[in-house]
Amino acid sequence: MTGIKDVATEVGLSTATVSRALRGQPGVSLANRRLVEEAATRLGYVASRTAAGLATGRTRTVAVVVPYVTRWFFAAVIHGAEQVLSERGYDLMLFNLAGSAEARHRVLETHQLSKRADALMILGLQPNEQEQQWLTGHDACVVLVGAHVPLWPSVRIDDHEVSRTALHHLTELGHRRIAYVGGSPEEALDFATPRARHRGYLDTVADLGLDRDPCLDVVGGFTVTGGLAAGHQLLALADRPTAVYCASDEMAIGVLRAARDRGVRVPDELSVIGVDDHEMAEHLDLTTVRQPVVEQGRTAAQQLLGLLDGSPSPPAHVVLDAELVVRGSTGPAPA
Amino acid sequence: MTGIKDVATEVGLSTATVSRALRGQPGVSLANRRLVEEAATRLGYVASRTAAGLATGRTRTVAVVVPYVTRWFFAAVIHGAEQVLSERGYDLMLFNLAGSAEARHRVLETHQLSKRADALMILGLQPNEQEQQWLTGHDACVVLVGAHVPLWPSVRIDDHEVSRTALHHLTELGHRRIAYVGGSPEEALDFATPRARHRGYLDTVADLGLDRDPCLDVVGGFTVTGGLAAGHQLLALADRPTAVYCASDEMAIGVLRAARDRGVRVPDELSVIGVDDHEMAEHLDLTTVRQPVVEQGRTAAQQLLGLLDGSPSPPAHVVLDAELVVRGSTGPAPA
DNA sequence: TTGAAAGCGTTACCAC
DNA sequence: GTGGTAACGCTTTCAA
Repeated sequence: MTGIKDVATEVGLSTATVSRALRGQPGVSLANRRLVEEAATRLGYVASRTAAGLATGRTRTVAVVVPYVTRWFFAAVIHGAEQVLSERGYDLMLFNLAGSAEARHRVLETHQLSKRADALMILGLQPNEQEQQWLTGHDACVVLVGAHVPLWPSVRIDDHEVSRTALHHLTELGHRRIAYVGGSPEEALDFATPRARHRGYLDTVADLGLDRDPCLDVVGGFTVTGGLAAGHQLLALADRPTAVYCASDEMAIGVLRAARDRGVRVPDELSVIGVDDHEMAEHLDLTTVRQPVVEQGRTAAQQLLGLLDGSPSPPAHVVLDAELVVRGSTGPAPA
Repeated sequence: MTGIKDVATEVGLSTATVSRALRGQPGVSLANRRLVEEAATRLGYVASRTAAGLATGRTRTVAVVVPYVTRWFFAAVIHGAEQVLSERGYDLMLFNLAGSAEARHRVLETHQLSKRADALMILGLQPNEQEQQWLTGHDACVVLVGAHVPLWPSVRIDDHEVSRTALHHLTELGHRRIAYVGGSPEEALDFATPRARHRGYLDTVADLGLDRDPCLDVVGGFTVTGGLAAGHQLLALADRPTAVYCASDEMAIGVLRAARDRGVRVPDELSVIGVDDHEMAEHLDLTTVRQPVVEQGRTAAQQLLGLLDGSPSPPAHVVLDAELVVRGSTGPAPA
């Protein structure tokens, strides 16, 4: 493995100069700079991150903590983050909680992370008081996606508003009896999003004076399978809803399938709306509230880089816009 | 940040003993070992990976190179790999090519990786001669998922056989005119899988003496949208196929939609089969050839750990089984 | 503009 | 069993 010394002897300069030259620092003559660069590429030299990290105290690595890598939304956020991080020469270290509270604890409340990464990007999770304290005890910068605490910058959409948008679309179509399919309160991990969307549903139902029936408020676990079960539950009701608002497209897809299973026509007998604009939504003709996904990852990464560059600005809380996308799964309420 | 010295002074021992104790190495009295462990957790000490890396020459990090994080298959493989790596105390560094040949070059043909990770796990890609040479020039261990070269261990399914399985299922149902929807030869990245599945299709068509018509061999780009276009293309044919074999479930879902768009009944008028058993396949009632996905990630990670532990066994080429899952999208050929 | 040398926080070798 | 101490491969300070 060729080291900085090899380059130095090759060009007959000191390692100090080589180091400076290679990192574009001032104080190297143009001639020597060129010389060093040429030699470095010729020898295939790349500075050891480990050694550089020890010397500088910075790892040029960002830790990304994700509840489930396999969920489309999170994968897309990672994709966005990776784009801007790699562009700026940062590595991305992935910590997948896979839905485990134990893993969450291990990752978030151990000094591990702060010694491995310069910054921490947390997706979807709502850090509790204890976690916040723990993480601030260390020097790493933190950015949140899909959650919000005053302490750190964040990127998200207005989930309360998302629910409002969805429900307004349905009421404009004449629906009054609208069900909600969301997460469950006793999730292993604490997510901000399901709570906010649920609140938004309840508030809007109250505001618009819609049918208020606990039977219409069911759990779908943010998966297709969960949505399927929820759909069956709702469609088995004596007094069926005419529309279902699902807090995610995956669950909406499950509800669509439940409707198909039972021969309930969509949208004639039942309207279904989701959230996300999952890649499948278009193909299943699902009306949804689209959120910018990759963009959230990109924005969060940019915030992180801003912090790392030492911009001493107060934590920015970016709220991106979500947008109603009307497709064929919603229609006028049956007479 | 508390360092090893802090722990050492705390317990009145040398850093050498503390280091040994904390890593479970022999040569520390039981009493002192306990003492050190207690002090370390009390002080919240965790060894700096950077420093340890410099000293040992090993980073305890595995680089995972993935063509597209957002594709369900790759995300699931990552999930599997992460499970076993984190269990063994390894970090996972993610390199997402996002379909870019430039990124592939940058990642695979730079000394970058070998200085950052102990091992390299490459998903989906077929390393060419040059890349193989480049990577062997460095010390990192390499494992492939979904591809095969003699040089390194690999985990995959038999893609040729997958095609055979799918086509046999269709011919048993009486189909003779079977279309293929696959990748395109001029992909930016070189994948092993599409090639093998295509070969399998061609070979099986020949073996079974099925209709051989270039019009039936179309490109779907491994996306739903691509599959949709491919489906329309096939269904517009004067002499339509009675069945379509898609090299991925995503494309099959696109074909299903094309059929729906055109009022072609599935499976009465058209049978559709995919590969993967994508999470959506069940919900769309899609017949498919299921491959173990998370399992491939887990297996690959285990191979990697084996190599890192220095087991000098020859490269193992694990081929996992794929299995036909019959659902409602395939049926008897129309008379 | 350049170089010598002192860190950076561990691990590992070698004495004791 | 234990403790000095020399690496590890860079970056950075300080002098020249």
